[in-house]
Amino acid sequence: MSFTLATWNINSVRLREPIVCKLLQEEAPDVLCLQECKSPVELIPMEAFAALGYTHMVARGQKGYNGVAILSKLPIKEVGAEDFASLGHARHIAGQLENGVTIHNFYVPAGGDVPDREKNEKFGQKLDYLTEMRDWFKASSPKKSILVGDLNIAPLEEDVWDHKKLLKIVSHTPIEVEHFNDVMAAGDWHDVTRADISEGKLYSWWSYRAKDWDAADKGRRLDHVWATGDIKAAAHSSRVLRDARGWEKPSDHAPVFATFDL
DNA sequence: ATGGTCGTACAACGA
Repeated sequence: MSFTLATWNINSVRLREPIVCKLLQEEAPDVLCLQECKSPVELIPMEAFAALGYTHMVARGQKGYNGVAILSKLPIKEVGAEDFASLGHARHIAGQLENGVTIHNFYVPAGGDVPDREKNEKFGQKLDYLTEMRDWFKASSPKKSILVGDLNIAPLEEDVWDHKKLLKIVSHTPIEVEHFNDVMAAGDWHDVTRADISEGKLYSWWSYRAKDWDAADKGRRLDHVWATGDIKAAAHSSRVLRDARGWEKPSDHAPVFATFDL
């Protein structure tokens, strides 16, 4: 069995219903993981997605902020939703497909502007969130699992437009990358995207503030697809749909895809 | 060094 999965920070699922439908129609992933839905679950426009064949959904939501959802053509059952760092935020949902594969969908806290937990509570919350992810995966030893989402960290030099300029910018600081790598090691997670596309700059996010995001190309790879060691060899055909950043009323993130033969 | 743009929801706040 083969299935294609995509992850996309949509920055309001209700405002961007048209481009979610565009993606589902044109790219037709079997599973689409969304972050920053900014909507209570009951107000997610499920009927529009169901009409395109995405009749299954697991989700967590809250009014105005955060929110994660997994839309699927394949049956999926919810197998958990954690509140790491006890923030009371809708930042995680886990679902399981009928082939036994578990999908974790995460929206990790952005962490504010100042990379110092003494001066910026949000930065501390981000690090604490990652530490609790690490401990949770260490304790649960995930198998046959995929982890996707907006992790709000670009770990590699080639994941940002200028490594040296971004070393003190939240999302690319050494302490964040260390926490990121600790989560990976604790769960036996492997970076599917970089296994497929090992060379060169690769981004999934471009700020709204740039005059011309495409020409300036000051991007970061904040959105990730990971797999546990037992299924990492099944992954292939990773790509970032950069075009979607230029669609009508775009999200500031582009979708990241991977296919699994299992 | 600063300011630049979005979404939510109607004033800031978060990103």
